[in-house]
This record gives sequence, C-alpha cells and structure tokens, in this order.
Amino acid sequence: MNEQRPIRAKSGANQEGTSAHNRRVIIDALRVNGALSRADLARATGLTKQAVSNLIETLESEGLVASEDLVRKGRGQPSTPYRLVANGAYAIGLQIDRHVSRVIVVDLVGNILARATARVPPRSPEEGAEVVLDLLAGVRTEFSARRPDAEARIAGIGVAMPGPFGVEIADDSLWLMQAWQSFPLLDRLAAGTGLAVSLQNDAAACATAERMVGAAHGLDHVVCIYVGYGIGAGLILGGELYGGANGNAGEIGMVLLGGPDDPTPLEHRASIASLYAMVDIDPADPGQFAKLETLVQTGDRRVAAWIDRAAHDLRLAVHTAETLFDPQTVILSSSVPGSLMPRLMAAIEPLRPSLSPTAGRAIPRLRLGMTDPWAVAIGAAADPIRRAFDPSFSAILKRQGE
Amino acid sequence: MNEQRPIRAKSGANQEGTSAHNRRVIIDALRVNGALSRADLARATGLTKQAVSNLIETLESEGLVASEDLVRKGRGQPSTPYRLVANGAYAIGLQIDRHVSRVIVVDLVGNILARATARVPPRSPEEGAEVVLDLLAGVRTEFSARRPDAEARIAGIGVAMPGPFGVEIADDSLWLMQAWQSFPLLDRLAAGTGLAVSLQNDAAACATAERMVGAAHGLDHVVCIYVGYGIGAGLILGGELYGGANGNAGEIGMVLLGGPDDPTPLEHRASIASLYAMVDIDPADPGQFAKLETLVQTGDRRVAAWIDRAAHDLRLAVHTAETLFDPQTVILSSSVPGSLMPRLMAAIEPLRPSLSPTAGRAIPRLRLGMTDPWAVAIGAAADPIRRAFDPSFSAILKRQGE
DNA sequence: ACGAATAAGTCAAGCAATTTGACTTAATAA
DNA sequence: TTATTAAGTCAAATTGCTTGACTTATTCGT
Repeated sequence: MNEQRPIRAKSGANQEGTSAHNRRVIIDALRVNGALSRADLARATGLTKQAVSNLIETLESEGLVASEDLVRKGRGQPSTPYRLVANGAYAIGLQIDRHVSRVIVVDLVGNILARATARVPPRSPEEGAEVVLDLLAGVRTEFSARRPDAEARIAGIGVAMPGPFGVEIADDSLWLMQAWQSFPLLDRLAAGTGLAVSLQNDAAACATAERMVGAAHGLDHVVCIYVGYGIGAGLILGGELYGGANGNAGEIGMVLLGGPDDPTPLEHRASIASLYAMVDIDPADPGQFAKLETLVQTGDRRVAAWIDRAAHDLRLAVHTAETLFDPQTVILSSSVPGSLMPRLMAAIEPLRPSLSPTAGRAIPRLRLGMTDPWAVAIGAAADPIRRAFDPSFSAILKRQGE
Repeated sequence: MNEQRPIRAKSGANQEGTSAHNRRVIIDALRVNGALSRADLARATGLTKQAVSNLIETLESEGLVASEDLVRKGRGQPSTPYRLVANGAYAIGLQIDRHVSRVIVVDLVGNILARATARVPPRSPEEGAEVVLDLLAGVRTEFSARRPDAEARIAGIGVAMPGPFGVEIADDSLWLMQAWQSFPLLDRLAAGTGLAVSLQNDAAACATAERMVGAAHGLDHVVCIYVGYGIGAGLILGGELYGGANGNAGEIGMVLLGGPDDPTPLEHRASIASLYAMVDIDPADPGQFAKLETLVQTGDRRVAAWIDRAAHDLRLAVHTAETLFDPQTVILSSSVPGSLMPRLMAAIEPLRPSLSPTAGRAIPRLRLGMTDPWAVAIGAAADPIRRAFDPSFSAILKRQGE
C-alpha cells in the first residue's frame, strides 16, 4: 500500500529570496531607466527608502553600480543618481550555427568587448568541441589581457543553437544540429572553462538580446521572430523568457501555413536557408552577406520573389503571433545585415487587422530589430547576465529551476 | 529639461510576501497531492519543518486545512496528514454568454454547491445587470440558508465573458458582447454585492477549471482549447494563467487557417455557432443540447460534415498550439455535453507529427476535458480561489497586479 | 535676504518570518 | 530489549524590511 508517487509542489521562499529579488529589481530598474536616485528607486519599486539604501550600498561596494553627479531638480535636497557599471560583470556568448561558431564577450550593459569566429568542422561534434574550446580560450586570453582581474566577474557562458531540442525529425538539413545536441557539449564546456553554462535556442537568444539592448528594451510581452538560417521566435511573456515544457516554445518555423491540403512549414519560405537555395549562395561562404547584399541592391528577381513569398507568410505568422500571444509588439530580427530585412519589413506591411489594438499605440505592432550576424551571439552572452541579474519568479524561490 | 517620463520598474518584495507565497505553496501542494504531512510538505516545498509547522498551524486555525488520522509507515514517529477543508472558502462564478447567464457557487475544492440560470435580455446590458444581480442574490440567499455563517468565506465573484476585450470588430454576431463589455458591469457587481469581482474570457475560465479539478490538474504548461458558442484557448504557462498584454492571449478562434489567399478564422468552422448555423438550432433554445444530441446520435449528415471540417481545422490548430507553446498537453473542452465532443476528439486523431515528444509520454498530446454547459461557470468561480490561494509571482510582490 | 516648504537620505530601534540545532515522541527492525 | 529512524516541537538566533524621527540641502515666496 506504500504508494511511492513523488510529491509535486512548488518551491517555498524565504528572506534571502526576497533580498535577492529586490537586488535584481533595482538592477533591472537601472538598466531600463538609465540612472535613478535612491528615492526614485524606492518609489518605482515600492520598497522603502531605507531598503533601497541598503541594497544600493551593497551593490556599490560590489562594483555593480556607481553614483553620478548630484542632480538639482526643484526644491529639496539634490539627489544622487546611480547607474549600472558596465564592467561590473561580463558574460561569454557562444553561438553554434550550422556552418559557423561565434564567440563574444559582453559586459553588464551589453557592450561588446571581444569576438571571434570559427568554421565548425562538419560531421563531428567532438572535433567541433575542441575548436570551440580553443576559440573560447583565445577570446578569453585576449579579453583577460585587456581587462586584468575581470576573470572573476564572468557570469557564465550562454550557448545558443538552432532548435528544436530533443526531437527526432526526418529532415536531412538538421542532422548535423542533432548530432551537436546529443553531444554533451555543455558538460565539456563547463569542465573546460570552469564556468556556468546554459543552453537555449537561437531565437530565444535573439529575444534576450533585443530585450537587453534592442527593440524590446523595457517591454514585458514580446514575440521576437528571428530570421536566421532557419526561423524561430523567442517569447518574452510577462517579463520573462518563456521556453515551454521542453524549451521548444516559439518554434514558429514549424507552423504550417498555406492551403488546407498542402500546408507547408513557414521555415520553407521565410528562412535564409530557403533564400540561399533560390539564389545559390553557399551558407558556409564567409562572403555570403556581401554577395547577398549585391543581389538585393541590384534588384535580383529571385530575391524579390523570395521577399514576396516570405512577406506573405510572415504577415500571416505575425497575425497568428498577435492572436495567440497578445504581445505589446512583434519584433523582426535577423542574422542578415544590410538592406534585405528593411525591404522584407516593408513588404510585410500593411499588417492584417488583428486583435492587437491600433488606436493610441506607443509602439508599432511590428518593429525591426537587430539585423546582424552577431545578434544570436550577443543574446547568448546576455543569457548568463539575465539569469544572474534579471528579476524572475524562480529567482525568489528556494529551489531554483527555470 | 525636466523630462517627466514615468519610471518603469518591477515591484519589490518583503517578508509579508514570502509568507503569503509559502501559504499558497502549501495550499497548492495539498490540492495537487491530496493529503500530506508536515514533513512531506517541508521536503516538497524546500521549507524547514518549523516553517511548515507554523504555516499549518495558522491555516488550521483559519479552518482551511484539517488533520486526518495518523499514518504509520515504517520506522519513526507516525505522521499526521493534513488536507484542504472543502468549505474553508467559497467562490461565486458568473458566466455571461451570448444567450444565457449562469451563476454557480463552488467551495475550495471545487464542489458545486448551488447554481442558477437566466436568459439574458438582449439589447440591454443595463437590464441584464439587474437580471444578473437578482440571480446572484437568489443563489446567495439559497446558499446562505444551507450554510449559515459561510458568507464571510466567499473569496469573490469571478466573471467570464467571451473575448476578445477592448477590440472593435465588425462582426455583427459580436455586437451584444461588446455592449456588455463597455458596460461597467464589474463596478455594478462589486457595489451590489460587496465582493471582489474579476473578469476573464471564457476560455481562460475553462482552463482555470481544468487546472483546479479537471484534465490539467497539477500541470504547469497547458493549452486548453474551449469550444463554446465561439472558440478560444486558455493558456497556463509556467504554472500561471497567461493573459497577454491586454488579456486577449489565446484567442485562437481568430487564427487564420486555410488557403493562402482566402484564410478563414478557425471560429468560422470549429465553433458551436457554426454548427448551429448548419443544423438550424437556436442557440437561445433551452433544449438545444438535447436536440443536438439527437442529431449526433442519429448520424445527421450535417453534423458529420461539421465534425469533419472542425476536426480538420482543429488538427491544425493543435499542431500550431504545440509548436508555439510547447505544452505538456493540449486539452479540448466544451460547453456541449453528450457525445459530440468525444466524436470530435476521435475525428481529430491521429494528430499531425509535431515537436511535441511522442515517446515515453505520461500524458497524451490531446485530452478531452470537460464537456459541460457549466464548464465556464465553474472556471469563473475557480478564478477568485486561484487569485486568493494559488502561488504566483505577483502574489509575492508588494504591488499586486496580474 | 530670510524663513517656510519640500525633498533626499540616514539613523536606530522594531518587527515578522524563516532558520538552526537540540530535544521529545513514537514507531519498527534486529 | 535496544538501536535506529522519522515526525514534530521548542526556543534562541538571524535576516532583512519597516517605521518614524532626524539631518541636510535646495528652491520658493515675501
């Protein structure tokens, strides 16, 4: 009769958790608002002046915030604004894409301090891991030389890879990524560097980047569509990145569009993979973006056709995202620099009417985010910072676990 | 130069919040697991034995939990399990649908204690409000007579209406609901009853019901598709109901399906409204479900055709929901009793392959939830209980606001 | 030029709630 | 019969927010 069914329960909280949360709330407020006085912070967070003072004192002693010049504004004692210290923390981002790996180092505010690229040897995650570790070591050495004693301030390594994770798909273009996924890369990286390592899909990384330094700055309900070699969406719901039950939420590339009898995944029409296939660009070619830009600028018919079809499908995808997530805005980000994405944006407009309010909006329904090969790497690097410094439910609780 | 841009910040937390959270965590654990000892609770929540003991003591003195008989299991002192007391709290649910209003009273555990129905006079929310208030008063009187001194234990009134909210839609079938929405019903109810009143859309209410006593019990990532007169989805993401930026998240009825050139909203094919239009049933007819059941049982061709088309679209909708939300399961609930929904379920299967894992699942990808005209009313009533007793991020924070 | 008003920020005691570690109680296993 | 194991209590310690009085610095009004 001794049923051994595990007991399911949420985690409790204690003072330590509230304190940690309040710390994060202050850091978040400073990131979103730039510089604030203790009194401002107290009003904005609902904490007492005293509680804020204590926290600011700690944060200042840790080198995470610093005061600026006194500000006189009307009657009363002048206030002392505080601001995040850029080099209060660093993080490393590692993007493993289908044809290239990128490593980047950013600071607490999102400034890029170092970066490096390597081509991933195909058909062998083992070899690839070596390459990636070398790359990391190189960047770290370079970074450490420029900023001595900053090593201790590295919050961790964020890894971003194309999703979905843990799914067996009969799509030949994905086999390489699956090999990477089944390879214990995270453990290897953690062992090889001594840092905390976390994994997310590339679209989620991009959303994190947009939230920290981009078009989603300060917003709490955002769908960030990322057009990379594939296509996916990063979800910020209620102020937190949402990953779903298995970390695969937002895999918009697999959403089926088109006729009821022959639905095709969005990814087949609106990914860079599909564009490259049409214009015969090798995705492993380092000069790919220059070549593409030339085609775009010269008005290549195939590019125009791709834009048309992708825009058509994306218009529907934006509508679906608005309908299901009811976000403040939808962001269109991409790994492709240059004029392709602005043109794609223009082709998507005008949007279909949806339940998204149109009157009196402060933010447009659709905004262009980063168009940068480094977007995902930046987001990957932003992830350890987000984990360490952003307010979140799980950060209050005793037993962590996102 | 005095920029008056408002400062944006999240809310801080304090001890009161942690304590409130821990209370909720314990209630939640008891709801999900049935009965647990203090030691069990301590292990499951991560709190210390002592903290749990203190909380249990309070909860017991408030009449929210009660001890059961000692349990001897192996060595050591026997444990005293505690269980939620059903009549520790009550809540009132009010569903305002297009042709009918329903009021229901439930207890903390979800038992139904009283209910009543009224036809809503069309074309006049003012009159309707009177009817609804009368209905409420009647039910409350009846309830109070049966359970004296329970009045003080009513957690509030949950109101559920078809969404979307705050949107101007040029759809003649919705004008009545819009009139209701623009009418200050909540204030009127609060003033007329002296209770806290909250509003949500019907699909969200249904999801709340499924989570409290139905197919989503104990799950934290669920999409609950509700087939009512219209169709919508209630979203439970990360253990909390998700409403989006404007409370309209999950309006799956407005998702466009079908050919790229003539996309039609899901609602046009997979709502009971569309079925009734095909089989000439009056949605205001009290005998509607009996009539429909007869048609279903006798194998009416029109019903079969509706099932076919609805199942086709729903198969796609389930796929989209799985792809975008990555839930543990999708639930199909409905206001229609009888054999229609089981048949619709059967027609939807087999599901399209998606990124939702298939191997080693404990829960099926798609489950049938409630098929009950009272489903939404039950969920509406569950909402005040959820607000008062379920753990949530906002419940920890100083300044509430979901 | 001066006092009143206003606002930022500090000080020190108070308080609420969890934690800690020792202790008591009650059962089973050897 | 005794050792072991586990539930639960007791009381002091600790943490971190709150409270209310106080200090400091500036502008406004006369």
